[in-house]
Amino acid sequence: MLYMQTVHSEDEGGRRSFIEEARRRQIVAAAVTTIAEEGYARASFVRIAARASVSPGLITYHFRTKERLIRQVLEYVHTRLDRAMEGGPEPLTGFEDGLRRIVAGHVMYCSQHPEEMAARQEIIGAAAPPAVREWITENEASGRAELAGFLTEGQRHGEFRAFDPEVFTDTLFAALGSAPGRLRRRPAEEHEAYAQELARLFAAAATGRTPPW
Amino acid sequence: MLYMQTVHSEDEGGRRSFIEEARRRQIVAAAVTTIAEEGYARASFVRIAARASVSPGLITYHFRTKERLIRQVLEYVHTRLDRAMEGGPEPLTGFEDGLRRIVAGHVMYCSQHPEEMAARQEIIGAAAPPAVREWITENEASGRAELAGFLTEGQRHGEFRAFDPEVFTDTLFAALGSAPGRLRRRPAEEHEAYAQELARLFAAAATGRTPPW
Amino acid sequence: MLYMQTVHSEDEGGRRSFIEEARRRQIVAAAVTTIAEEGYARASFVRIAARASVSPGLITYHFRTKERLIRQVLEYVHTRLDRAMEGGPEPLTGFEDGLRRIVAGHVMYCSQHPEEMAARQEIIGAAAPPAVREWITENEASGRAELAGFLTEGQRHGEFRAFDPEVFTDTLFAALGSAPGRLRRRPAEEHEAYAQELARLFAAAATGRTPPW
Amino acid sequence: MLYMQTVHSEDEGGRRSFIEEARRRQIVAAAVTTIAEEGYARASFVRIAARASVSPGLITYHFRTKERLIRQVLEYVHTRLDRAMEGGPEPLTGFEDGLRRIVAGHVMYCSQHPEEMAARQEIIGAAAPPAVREWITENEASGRAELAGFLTEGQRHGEFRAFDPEVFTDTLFAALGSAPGRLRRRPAEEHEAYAQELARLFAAAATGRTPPW
DNA sequence: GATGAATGAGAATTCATTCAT
DNA sequence: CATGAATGAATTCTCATTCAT
Repeated sequence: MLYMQTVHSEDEGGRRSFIEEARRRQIVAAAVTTIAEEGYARASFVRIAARASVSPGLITYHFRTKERLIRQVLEYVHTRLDRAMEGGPEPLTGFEDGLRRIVAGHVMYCSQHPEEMAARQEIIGAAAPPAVREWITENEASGRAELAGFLTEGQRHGEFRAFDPEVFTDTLFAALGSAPGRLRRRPAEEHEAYAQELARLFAAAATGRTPPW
Repeated sequence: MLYMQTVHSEDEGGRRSFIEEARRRQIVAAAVTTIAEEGYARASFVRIAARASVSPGLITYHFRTKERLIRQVLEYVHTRLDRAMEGGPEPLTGFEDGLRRIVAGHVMYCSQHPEEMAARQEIIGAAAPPAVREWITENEASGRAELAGFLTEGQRHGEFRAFDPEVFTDTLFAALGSAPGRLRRRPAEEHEAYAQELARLFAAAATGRTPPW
Repeated sequence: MLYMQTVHSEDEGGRRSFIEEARRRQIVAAAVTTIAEEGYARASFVRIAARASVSPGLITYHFRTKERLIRQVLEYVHTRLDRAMEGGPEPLTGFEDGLRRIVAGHVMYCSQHPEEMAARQEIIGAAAPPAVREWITENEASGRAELAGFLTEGQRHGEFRAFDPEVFTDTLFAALGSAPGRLRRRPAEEHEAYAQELARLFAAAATGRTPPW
Repeated sequence: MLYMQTVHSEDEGGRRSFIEEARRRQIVAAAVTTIAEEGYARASFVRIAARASVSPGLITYHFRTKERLIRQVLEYVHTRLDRAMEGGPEPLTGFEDGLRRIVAGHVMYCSQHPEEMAARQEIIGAAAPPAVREWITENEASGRAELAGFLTEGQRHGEFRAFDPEVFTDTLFAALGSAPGRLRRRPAEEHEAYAQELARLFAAAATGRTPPW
C-alpha cells in the first residue's frame, strides 16, 4: 500500500505490510490492556500509546480515528472468542449438554483471557461513538439469533421447557457479559467450579429439572 | 432492601437548608435525565445545568466535584428503588413467591422509571472515576448479602435446590441490571409479560421445577 | 443568557450581557490584527488569544467554532465598511461622479482601516471553512448586483458606454479587493492621489472619455 | 515576459539527473492538481503524494521543504504562462493592440489552463510561508516593471492618455489575477467574449476612447 | 533513488472547576 | 445563594519532516 496518514479513503482493503500488521497488533493489544486496566474513559491515545511505547500520532496513522481503533479491538476480541467457542471435539449428547458447553466454555474463556473480556465489557458499557454502538448491536444480533434458534430447537425436541427464547437469551447474555467482572473477584482455582455452577443454573432454568451433573 | 444509601460518610456534616435541599434535588433530577437521554459521556456540567436552568457553577457549589454529584444520583435512584422494593401488602406464600416478587418487582420498576434506571446503568457501565466504582461495589455488597441470605434460607426450607447462592446472586443482578436496556426495545404492553417470564426463568433455576404459574 | 460553553444550540438570538459583548469585540479585534499581520494560516486560537491576553478556551466559549469567529470578523468589517460607504452629504452630479465616489471612497476607507481590509482580503483569499466561503459568496452577490444595476442605469442615461456590466463589476471588485495590499506599499500621503487616479481609470473605462477632473 | 523564473538562486547547484527531473515534474504536476481541486489548505504532502502515486517522503527528498515545492509550482506555472504570453506571430499594429493582446491572451490562457491558474491563485491568496510571499513579490516585480514600461511608451507615443502607469498596472494585475475564478463560473463558450470585453475595458481606460473593435 | 513507518509540534474543541460579582 | 466569565489541562486528529531499510 502506498503512503498512509490521511488519505486512504475508506477501504481497509489495501494489503498491509508485515511490519504494519505487527504494529497494528501491538497497538490493539496496548488498547486492550489500557481499557481493561484503566477503563474506557481513561483510555486516551496518549495512554494507549505510552503502553505501546509509541507516539500518539502513530495510532491515528494506523487506524485513522479512535472509533476505528475501538472497532478493531472488538473485532480482535470477538475473533478470538469465536474461534474458542467453536467447541470441543467430543460430540454433543443433547441440548442440555450444548447449553452447558456454551455457558462453561464462555466463562472459562473469560477466566483465561480476563483482559480481553474486561476490555470488551468496558467498551460495550461505555461505547461513546455511536458508530461503535451500532457495530455492537449488529454484531450481537447474529449471536442472539443463533442462540435463540438453538433454544427453540431444544424446545421442539422436548428437552427444554416452554420458556420465551428471547427472554432466556437476554438473561444468558447478561450473565455471560458480567462474568469477567465476577471472576475478577474470585481466586482462579474457583473459576472452573463457577463455570459449572453457572451452567447448572441455566440448565435448570431451561429444563425445569435439577441437572444430573 | 437490596441497595443501601451511604450515611453521609464524608459529608460536610452540617444541616442543609430547605432551599439547598430543593436545589440539590433539582440538579440531581436534571443529571438523571441528561445521563439517561444523552449518555454518561455527554453529561457535562454545562448540559446538566442547562436542563436544570441553572448555572454550571452552581453544581460545583452544591456538590464540590462531579464524582460527588454522580454518587448523589446513584443514591437518589437507589433510595427510590429500595422504597419501591419494600414489597407489596400481600403476605409471601413462600420463597419461590418471594423470588418471583423480587424479579418481577424490579423489572416493573424499570418499566415505570426507565430514566432513573437507564441513568444508573449508564453510570455503572461507564463510570470513569474510580471512587464511584468503589462506591458502587461497596453499595451493592449489602444488597447482595441480603439476597444471598434469602436464597440460603430458601434452600434450608427445602424450597430451593442446592445451588451456589453467590453465583445465583451474580446472575440475578446481571439480569436485573440489563433489564432497562432490554425493556427499551420492547413495547410497554409487553413489559408485564417480560417480568413474569424472567421471574419464571429464575424460579425454575432456583427450584429445579417449572413454576406452576 | 444562562450559561454558555457547549450548549446554546444555534441561535445567536439570546441577549448578550454587556461584558460578553465587550469580550466578543475584543476577541474580534484581536483576530483582525492577527490575521492582518500574520496571515490567515497562522491565525490560530492560541495566537489570537495571546494578542487578546486571554486563554484560547475563551474564544471557543464565546464563538463556539472558528468558522463562527471568522464570520463575525467579516460581519464586523462589512458593517463598518457599509456604514462608511453610505456616501457623503453632497448630492451626486451624475453617474460618473457616482462611480468616482465609489472607487475613491473604498480606497480611502482601505487607507484609513488597513488592518480590517487586509484581514478581510486574507480571509477571502484563504477562507478554509466551506461555510465561510458560502457566506462570502452570498454576501458579495448583493453588492455585485447593486453595482451592476448602477452601471446599467448609467448606460441607459447615456453617461456610460456600452460595456458588459458583469465584466466591469468583476474588474472593479478585483481592483478594490487588491487595494489594501497595494496601499501598504505606498506612503500614506500618496493614498489620496492613488484613490483619485484609480477613480479616473474606471471613469475612463466606463465613459470612453478622459475624465475632466 | 511578465513573470520571471528565479535562476536557481539557492539551489543545490548540482546538475540534476534525467530521472530526478522527471520525478520533480511529476510531483509539481500533482501539486498543481491537488491545490487547484482541493485548495491550498488541504494540499498536504500526503495528498499530493497520493495523486503522484509516490510516497510523501519522496517529496521532501526532492524539494527539502514544502515552501520550496510551492515555489517550484509557481515557477512552473509562470514559465508556461510566460512562454504562452510571448505573443502571436502577427506584428503589433500599435500599443492599443498590444494591450489588447496582453489582456485577451492572459484571459484565454486562464481559460485553457484553469488548473494551473487556479493553483497559482490559491497559493497567492493563501500562501502561509512568508518566504513564498516574498518570492511572489520579488517575482512579480519584473513583470510589473515590464508592463509599466510598455504603458509609458504608449503614452510617449500619444496612444495612451496621461494616467499613472503604476496604478494602471496594479489594476490590470488584479483583474488578470481574478480571471480564473471569474471564468470558472461561466460556460466555456463565453470565455472568448469575456476576454475581448475585458480587453476593451482596459483599452478604454488607457486611451480615453471607446475602442473601435 | 524510493519507501513508508514514525515522530512531535500544533490544530480546534471540550470540560470540570474557580472566582469576582 | 447564584451567576457566568474565565481558565488550563486534556481530548482527537493533522501534518511536514526524518530516517532505517
